[in-house]
Amino acid sequence: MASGASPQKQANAVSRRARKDQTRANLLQAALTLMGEGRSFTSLALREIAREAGVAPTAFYRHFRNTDELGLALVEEVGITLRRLLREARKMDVAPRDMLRRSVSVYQDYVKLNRLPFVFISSERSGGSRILRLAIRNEVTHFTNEMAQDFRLLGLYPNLPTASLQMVCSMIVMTMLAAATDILDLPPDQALLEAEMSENFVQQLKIILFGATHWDQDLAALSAKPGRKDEA
Amino acid sequence: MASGASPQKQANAVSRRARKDQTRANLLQAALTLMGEGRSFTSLALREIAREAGVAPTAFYRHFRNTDELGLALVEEVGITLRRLLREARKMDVAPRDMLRRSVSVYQDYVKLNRLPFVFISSERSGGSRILRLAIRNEVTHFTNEMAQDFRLLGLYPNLPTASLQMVCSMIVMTMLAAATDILDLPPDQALLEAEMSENFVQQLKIILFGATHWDQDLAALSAKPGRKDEA
DNA sequence: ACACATTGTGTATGATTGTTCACTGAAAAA
DNA sequence: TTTTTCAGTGAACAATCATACACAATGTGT
Repeated sequence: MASGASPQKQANAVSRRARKDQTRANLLQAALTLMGEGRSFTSLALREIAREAGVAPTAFYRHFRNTDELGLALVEEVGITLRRLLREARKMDVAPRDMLRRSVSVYQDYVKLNRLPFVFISSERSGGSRILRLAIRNEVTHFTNEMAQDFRLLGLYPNLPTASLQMVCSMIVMTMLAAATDILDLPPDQALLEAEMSENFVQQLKIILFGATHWDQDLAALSAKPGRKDEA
Repeated sequence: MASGASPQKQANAVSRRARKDQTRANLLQAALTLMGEGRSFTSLALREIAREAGVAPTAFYRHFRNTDELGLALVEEVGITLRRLLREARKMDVAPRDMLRRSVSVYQDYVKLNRLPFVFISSERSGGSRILRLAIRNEVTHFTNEMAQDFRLLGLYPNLPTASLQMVCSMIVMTMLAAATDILDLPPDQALLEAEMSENFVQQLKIILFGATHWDQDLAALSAKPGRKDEA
């Protein structure tokens, strides 16, 4: 019995801490759920979140000082969701036939599977709370940088300068997030609309990647006169 | 005096109707102002808007059934702002040297000059209220279509199929709106940051327009294997 | 085994919310 | 001139809000 000095310091420390973590998770999930029902974060009331989570309003303060702090915790959570997306993308075979279309399909499934986190990202990325907005943009920037790094490691676009690669990736991410809001607003059982949307999504990415491929070609000529191929 | 049967039907009818229109405008402006201070639309309280507008809460009901209706009126107003932007863009000389950069500069000024409407568009385009979100996306779609039509009339990208032209324009608009949120969040007196942002903006547009110019070239090849220029 | 620490509850309070109602005063219509 | 219309007011209502405090219950460390 009295063998170790302080036994079970973390070994069996599941009960109380785990319960606390659970209600904390419930609070976070409750906030996400409410936003999934078409509410903006800044319109969420503390009592409302607590009610949805099934705890007394005052229990909220055991976990967060105020709703803003909960919002930042939510940002961290969606950051994890984004990182997981990248990890799954890395598992994909590099350059099989029709890879772009397949990536788009995987992404669409991922968004639909993680509906609430993407609703949160979409609506609060340009949303009311400045603190939240900047925090989310920070996560998105990290996501973009990791994507650029993956491109480098995969040997894609080896001729592209790093700064340009980052810019290309930021365009891809911008397109992905724009597509996410479309996916989220898509009424279910509208296969035709969804197919149209996917096709648009694919073509947009094609344009961006086309630009990345021919980066050094004659992009500079565009600022002079777009549309006419001849002329000095 | 008693010359016409019903005189002053519209001639001097400024007093009452004009006053009503004024307080209505005050309510709309009040809502925009509050959102400019970092609040989402769904978090705005009716009494709060009325207070900011300098009228009694009950006066609100003389103009709107509820806050949602005011939101839709706001969407109409920002639609006008977008149309005005297009009208000013049409006044620009076609194809002077460095036109793209100049367009970007004009757009930046326009966003800064119409801060509140763009804050509204940015935050509510993917925001909480579904009704508002769809209404704004509708306005943005109109804006995109008009832009595509202008491209046609100007003879830009004559070889591009209409559907593709619309897609390109939607990418341009997407980029513009993403840039708008950057512009709005930019701290003042940060010329360096602003210049970097502009440069990014310009390059993103270059990529899109480059894709539009070489649309028929070999975009299809991308889906096979991006990055390697050789190989079958 | 026992004292402590901590998570969650219940109650209370003052402020603010949306909405109703009867009203006022001045512009418009007669 | 007289009457009507109507934008805006102010008081009242029940509901909800954020937050504070004392308290209960229970796992944890000694």
